[in-house]
Amino acid sequence: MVLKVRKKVTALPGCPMSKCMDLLGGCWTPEVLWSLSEGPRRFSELRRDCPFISAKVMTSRLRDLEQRGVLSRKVMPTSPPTVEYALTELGKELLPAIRSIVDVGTRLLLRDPTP
Amino acid sequence: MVLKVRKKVTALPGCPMSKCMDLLGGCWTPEVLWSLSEGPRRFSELRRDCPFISAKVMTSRLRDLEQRGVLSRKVMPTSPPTVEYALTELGKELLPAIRSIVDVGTRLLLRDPTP
DNA sequence: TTTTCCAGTAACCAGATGGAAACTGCCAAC
DNA sequence: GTTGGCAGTTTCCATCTGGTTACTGGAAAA
Repeated sequence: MVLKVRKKVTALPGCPMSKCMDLLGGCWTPEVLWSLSEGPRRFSELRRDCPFISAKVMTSRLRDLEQRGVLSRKVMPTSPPTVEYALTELGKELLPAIRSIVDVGTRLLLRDPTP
Repeated sequence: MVLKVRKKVTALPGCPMSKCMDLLGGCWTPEVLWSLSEGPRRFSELRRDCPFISAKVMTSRLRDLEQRGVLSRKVMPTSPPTVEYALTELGKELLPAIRSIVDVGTRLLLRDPTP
């Protein structure tokens, strides 16, 4: 499941869908947010949650989302250093949309169990 | 708002999000479905609804969605011929997710009215 | 002492795909 | 007779962007 967003196109002014997709769009973004919906997670945990996302993309997705204020990144002073990602308030606003997508997907799987 | 899907990656077996995004993903797909949510529309109407979508992409998106069973395409025997697109039952199943995205976007616009 | 884990980063490649612009055929209206 | 609308199609181009592989450096476990 790959979802991309082109960076040069910003949200259409005043368009709700655009506003939301500007944060949700981007390859694997929904998966990452879904993983974080249960609570904070570390980088390696996210990687294990979504083994199909390469490290490079995972990193860039997390950086994007951090910059847009959707999630926070906290480096713990441990050794080896661990990093904790968590949804911000803004990020939590996105959850209803994510849940709805998952709900619809679940219903689709019930009606047609092929992959 | 640009949303892409790579065709070579199919839905992850048994993953609800994947199953749903497989249909929702693709550049401008949510916009097209949103336009159709009120009822059937003709090609030129869709083009006017979403002037930022090029004819080429609009066509390919409609063909994709038709092939996936999300919408139906009916050529009316008029001259010049008109073509009517409408959501199928499957397509209507997607609407809750679309609505949810729009809802979240609306809420985001309220909290931060910048484009 | 070698391996593993942590959280990445850098370099390079290939393919997908959206954008722009031009063109189609047919009919109706002006 | 030419303009306009319908519903596209075709071509070419640029670029975006994700995948893969290799590498980092320190600490702890084997």
